[in-house]
Amino acid sequence: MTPRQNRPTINQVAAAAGVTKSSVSRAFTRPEMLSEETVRKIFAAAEQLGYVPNHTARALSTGRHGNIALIVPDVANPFFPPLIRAAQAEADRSDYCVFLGNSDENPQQEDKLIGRFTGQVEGFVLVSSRLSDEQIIDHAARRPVVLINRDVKGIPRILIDSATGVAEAVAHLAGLGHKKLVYVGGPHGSWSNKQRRSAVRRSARELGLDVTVISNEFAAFESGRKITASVLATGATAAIAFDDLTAQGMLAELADQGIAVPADFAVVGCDDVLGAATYPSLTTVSNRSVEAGKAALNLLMDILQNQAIRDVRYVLNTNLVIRKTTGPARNATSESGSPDQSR
Amino acid sequence: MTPRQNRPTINQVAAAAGVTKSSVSRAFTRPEMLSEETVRKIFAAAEQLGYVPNHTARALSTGRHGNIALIVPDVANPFFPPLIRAAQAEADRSDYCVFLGNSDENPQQEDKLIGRFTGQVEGFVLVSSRLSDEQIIDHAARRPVVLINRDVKGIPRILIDSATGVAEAVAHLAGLGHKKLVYVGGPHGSWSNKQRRSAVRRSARELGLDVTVISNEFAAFESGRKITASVLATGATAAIAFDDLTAQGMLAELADQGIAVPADFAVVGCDDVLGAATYPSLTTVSNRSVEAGKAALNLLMDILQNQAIRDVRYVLNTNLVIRKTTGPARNATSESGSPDQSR
DNA sequence: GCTTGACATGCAACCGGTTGCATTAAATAG
DNA sequence: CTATTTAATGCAACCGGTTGCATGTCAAGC
Repeated sequence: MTPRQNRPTINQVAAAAGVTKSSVSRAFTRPEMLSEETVRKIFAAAEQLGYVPNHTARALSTGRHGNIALIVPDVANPFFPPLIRAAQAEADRSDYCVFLGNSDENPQQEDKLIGRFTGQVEGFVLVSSRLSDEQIIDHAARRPVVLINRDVKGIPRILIDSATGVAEAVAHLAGLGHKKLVYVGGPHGSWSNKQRRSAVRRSARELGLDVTVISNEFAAFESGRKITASVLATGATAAIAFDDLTAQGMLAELADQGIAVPADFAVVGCDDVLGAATYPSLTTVSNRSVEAGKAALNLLMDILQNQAIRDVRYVLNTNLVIRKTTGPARNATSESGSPDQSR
Repeated sequence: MTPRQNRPTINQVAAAAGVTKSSVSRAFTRPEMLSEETVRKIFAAAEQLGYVPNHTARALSTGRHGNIALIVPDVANPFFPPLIRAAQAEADRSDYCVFLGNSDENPQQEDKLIGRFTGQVEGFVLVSSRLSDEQIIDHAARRPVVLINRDVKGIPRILIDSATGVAEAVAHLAGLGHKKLVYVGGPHGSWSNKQRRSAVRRSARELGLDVTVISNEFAAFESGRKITASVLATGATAAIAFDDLTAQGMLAELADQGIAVPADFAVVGCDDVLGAATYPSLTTVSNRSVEAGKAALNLLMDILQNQAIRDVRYVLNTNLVIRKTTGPARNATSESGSPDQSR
């Protein structure tokens, strides 16, 4: 019934090498304690038997599992995979294994996952956590936790500040002669959406641009298509979308309607999840999810080493990535130019 | 130095409940062995102390960890996240935790990951494994392994048969009057690539079409762009690409060169990872990665239960999803039509 | 009323390592 | 040449559970 492997144990190696298991253990963990001769003997025996230390047993006696957990709201959202990949790679460098959890944007699910993982991991990285501050603080009291895109005081966190990039986008559009623009929003509860929306408003005010905000609960290609009519109805010449998927939907709809981008209308995305893979390639705000994932893991490793859990708040600024969906405003030869025919 | 939690142990619960640890253990694993009274006492004590069984200790004595590992070539490739998500969800239903491994398309890395995971997992799901058959068989001898998109005799496997969809694609193009087409390949080691390539060849032969195969090691947007020149150079009027990303890159390049799709050139992708999110929306072969992920996990759970490792080979058929990048061949009014000018 | 079970619980070994302390042998000091 | 240190290894307890077998209890069977 027991699905145990009959892998050789430390005792068998000890017997084969003519030493006790303490020595075998030491040969693998602190070889400098043993004579070179003995270490050699033990390694030879281990090699010959195909011995590999039992991770579980080791974890039991040391309390160190060499695992961490990474929890994201939705693996399938293109924003996360590069982050996951980076975190993975970084964990790998320290010989850590990573558990992946998918919360489905659901706080209860997230809590349940954390419960399942606790006890086999040394620490957590929670990405865009949907838990309450209290829950996060609570978990952080048991195990080291690092947050990404969640700003809870006292918990080490990495924040991607899209406001800087969005501000650049507005300035970029202003420089191209656009006078009136639209911000196409994203999910209601989203911290990023709030951050972006207010960044657009602030910058527009400073630069004397006119902004219309259009709500659009679902950030996705199809909803981007559908919202396009309302966007055009505002008479704006440019739009900044909550994310790249929305922007991409808009591009498709504009193309269908024979509106040339960027000649007739400019579009800016956010998060750069599509790379240059739209046509025309999308001007967007950089995402720094790769750095965020990497930084979160380094921070966690650091905390696991130094015990001293510091209140780190690490902000990654973003910037505008100018590609081909933005250009001079229609009927606006920058400063001078011909009279505006559209009014 | 030991980062151990001072969580209550089974002994403390035992003391508090006035029983031995055996009984506490049984209360949690086989409560029907104990009197209701005792179970109640133990649960009360456990509750009061906040006791949670130690996963590691349990795993050590039972050899059952409640973990499985999922290894993919590249998390960031849009083909995988939905599969990962589905597998996750399925594992979750059985209270299993999943380790995620990213092999970076590298057999050595994959091997290393498997090594790291073995010993803490009960089984593996290897997706599009880049290991040799021998290596896979070797690992499968130690731990249950389920493969996705890899056909190794004797190892339980889930295969997404893109051949059916690709055959439909060729027929579709033939029906539209295309006479000469190109297959733009994918990674060398990829089983899917071989499968698709031979499906294209076979169908084309049956339908009397002319096919050129162009190799293209890296399946990605940029490489799709770059390969386009060679594709056009063949004089073909349609191309089937190894995957959607490649196809998308080709679309962008074609657009840049002023070649209209589908009027001047038809493009078919594979895997349907982009949905309708290209412009024009891409005709492609459906992917069944979600079902594959789910099926693989169910199969693995099954194997873990029934021990009897069966030689399962589960094939998921695909079909063509016709969108807007395919249309009548240039200069080919179906059957009749004007003489072919290009020769 | 004594035997026979069935049921509930305890005992102790075991899973496979790690580690503080004791022991022994060899090296250095006096 | 003996006393003291130092280096290498062994001993045994421990990590926190699980589980086969022994023990004890109480009720039913004869």
